[in-house]
Amino acid sequence: MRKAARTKARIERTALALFAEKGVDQTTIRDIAEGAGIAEGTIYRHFASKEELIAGIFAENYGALAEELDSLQAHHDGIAEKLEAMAGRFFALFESDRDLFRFLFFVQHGQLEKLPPHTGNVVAVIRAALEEAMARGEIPRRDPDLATAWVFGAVTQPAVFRIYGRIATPLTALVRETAAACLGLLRG
Amino acid sequence: MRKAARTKARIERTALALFAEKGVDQTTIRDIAEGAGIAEGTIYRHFASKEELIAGIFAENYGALAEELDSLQAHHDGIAEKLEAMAGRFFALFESDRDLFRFLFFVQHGQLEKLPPHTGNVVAVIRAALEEAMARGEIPRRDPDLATAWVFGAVTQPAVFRIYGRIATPLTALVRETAAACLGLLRG
Amino acid sequence: MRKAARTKARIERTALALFAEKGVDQTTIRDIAEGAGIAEGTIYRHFASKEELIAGIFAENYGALAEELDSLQAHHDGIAEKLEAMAGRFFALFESDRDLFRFLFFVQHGQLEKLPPHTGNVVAVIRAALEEAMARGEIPRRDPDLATAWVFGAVTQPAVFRIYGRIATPLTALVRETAAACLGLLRG
Amino acid sequence: MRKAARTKARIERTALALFAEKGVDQTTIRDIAEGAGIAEGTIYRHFASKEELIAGIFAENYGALAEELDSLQAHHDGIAEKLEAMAGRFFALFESDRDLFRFLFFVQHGQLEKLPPHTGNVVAVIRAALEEAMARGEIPRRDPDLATAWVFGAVTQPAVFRIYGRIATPLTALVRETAAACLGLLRG
DNA sequence: AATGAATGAGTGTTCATTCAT
DNA sequence: GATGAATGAACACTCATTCAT
Repeated sequence: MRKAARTKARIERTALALFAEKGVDQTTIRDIAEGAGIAEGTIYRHFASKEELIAGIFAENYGALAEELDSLQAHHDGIAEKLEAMAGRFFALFESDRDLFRFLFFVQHGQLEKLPPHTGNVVAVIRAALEEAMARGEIPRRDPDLATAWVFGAVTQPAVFRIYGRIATPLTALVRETAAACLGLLRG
Repeated sequence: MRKAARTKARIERTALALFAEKGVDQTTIRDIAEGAGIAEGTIYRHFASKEELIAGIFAENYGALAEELDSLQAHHDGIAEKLEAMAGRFFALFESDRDLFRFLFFVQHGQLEKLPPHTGNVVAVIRAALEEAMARGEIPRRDPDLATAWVFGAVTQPAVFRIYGRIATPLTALVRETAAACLGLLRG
Repeated sequence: MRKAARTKARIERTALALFAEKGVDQTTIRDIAEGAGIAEGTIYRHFASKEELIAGIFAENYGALAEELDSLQAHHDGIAEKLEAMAGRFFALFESDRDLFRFLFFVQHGQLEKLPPHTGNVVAVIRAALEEAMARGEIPRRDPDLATAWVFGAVTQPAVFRIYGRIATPLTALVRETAAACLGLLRG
Repeated sequence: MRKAARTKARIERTALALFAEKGVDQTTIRDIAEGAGIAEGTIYRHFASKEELIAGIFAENYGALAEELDSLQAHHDGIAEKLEAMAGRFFALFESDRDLFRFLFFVQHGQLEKLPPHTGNVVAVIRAALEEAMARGEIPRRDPDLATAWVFGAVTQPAVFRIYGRIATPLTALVRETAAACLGLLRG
């Protein structure tokens, strides 16, 4: 009973690492099986298909992160604090589980489009926080989607640079600076 | 002679469109041949392999864009003007050739890593401009790579949102606003 | 002990139904296990292999039917009565256990060839009856195998038609008519 | 151009032989490719799938045979002549192309059900001839489907016996006798 | 220069079978 | 006696690539 759950977890972990490293298409079921030290057929006892394995990993983690970010921003007052809290969580995830971060935000493989419409959505959480800040007059009014794009881009891109080796500092050390930059951005 | 060049161009165009739409891995040589109205074998008269077709399209366009951006920023004074000029070119490319933009910045498929080290590099151009602005005291000093990441992310992400339909306004109408936001970001 | 026998019977019944419905190759061990409400591994406590399960069901039923038909014809005088008795049993089996009938005569899956040479054989029973009738002068002399083929075909095919829905009348209501037709056929 | 057609024909021939010998499910694409002396992938240049290969062979031959039988019976007067003509064609096909015969009538693999409803149908041709004979008073009136089953069975089963080696005489030598037997059967 | 036919290694997936618990 | 987890060979099918014409 326990054993099955452990095997399933090992499959997910191995798959995540390979997906992050080579992308979904370049990762074969055989790769995953070898990496997890099991037979190919075993994967299909735990996931109905490769597609479902991908979707499963995505759904499990993406929704949870969105909710976490949402509760995080809800527990902070003022857009400055909210941004810092969210960026902090974001960067912490990157440093603690880079594979997952890469999979969720760079590999994805079209999972975002498959998400049920009312599922917690990371981008939607940021957007809501910004809209609220505009309503409260904390930041100037403007198209909330454009503003969200800016912020999301400015927070996401350092992770890309870190993956490519262009940034050597752990992102966790760059949270405050980045959040402040976003604030400057929004005040334009 | 002319005919051969025209065929090659048609292959590149078709490939670009398909790469942008479905990604490189999901696009088969057959897809491209069908789209271009030629036989599969014909593609191999113009490109030695699929990999070379991808690399060819990337190299041809990425370097040119980088040089263009570089000369653009060189012809402008002050980081504000430089940013606006570069963002303008960026967004103009997106709106005039979305397939190419998507391919260069979102599909890529690891071409960036293959780029010969001294090739014109879009990110390097931005970085240089920012570094110079810091040296001149136009913006506060900080890690130029982190600052580049912010700016690059804030300019790139609106394109993603536009692809996903989250932004309906043509990006060309958002150049000034976005450049201003980047300035705010850098002054943070 | 009782329980084991009941499990085994349930496996056989479920297998029979699935074999009749989809054929042997299209029926998986998992299908059978699910249908019988047991685990896949359990089937191998009762049968050494899928092949043996198939062979077991066949052998158990085919031989018994052959013997039954034989004793049936032995207890009747005259080819007319014998034919009617045998056709009656045949059609009764079809209507009372269509799955078994289909399996024995249409699915089979090459079990016939595996039958030990001296086993009771349905076709051999008919053939013997016909040969005896020829010897007695009840019907004209001719190649007994050809005659057997005719009769066997004329009795078997109505079952096929019934399965396909081309015949709606229960075969049990068509025994006399069919036996008479066979007689006409033999006197032809 | 010619070459492709020849390859396709070789695939069909090889497949037919293997289907007749081992059944559709037991015949792999590799088997067919090996038998035809080509690569596996080549089969998919000529048929979209295994299923389509099966359906293609069936449709091409079954409809043609049905039409042939129909025109044959139309050119003969009286049910006796019609039966003999049809049985003659049937048995001739068996002896000249046993693989095709086996595939069409014993392997089939559910192709019959897929046939478009108004396609020429072998059984329907026989049925129509019998119904007409009943209308003309050549044979007693009775359920035409039952009568069709008898006749079809009596003509089909000798082929089975011949395959199994129970009948050694070429069926072409048994046409007249079998047709006469069918007549006796119908007159009951 | 272009084609179309062929290739075969590799892919996701299935399934009869084994075995520790 | 029964289970559920695991296996791995085999399957249908794909696709980048080659090459004679």
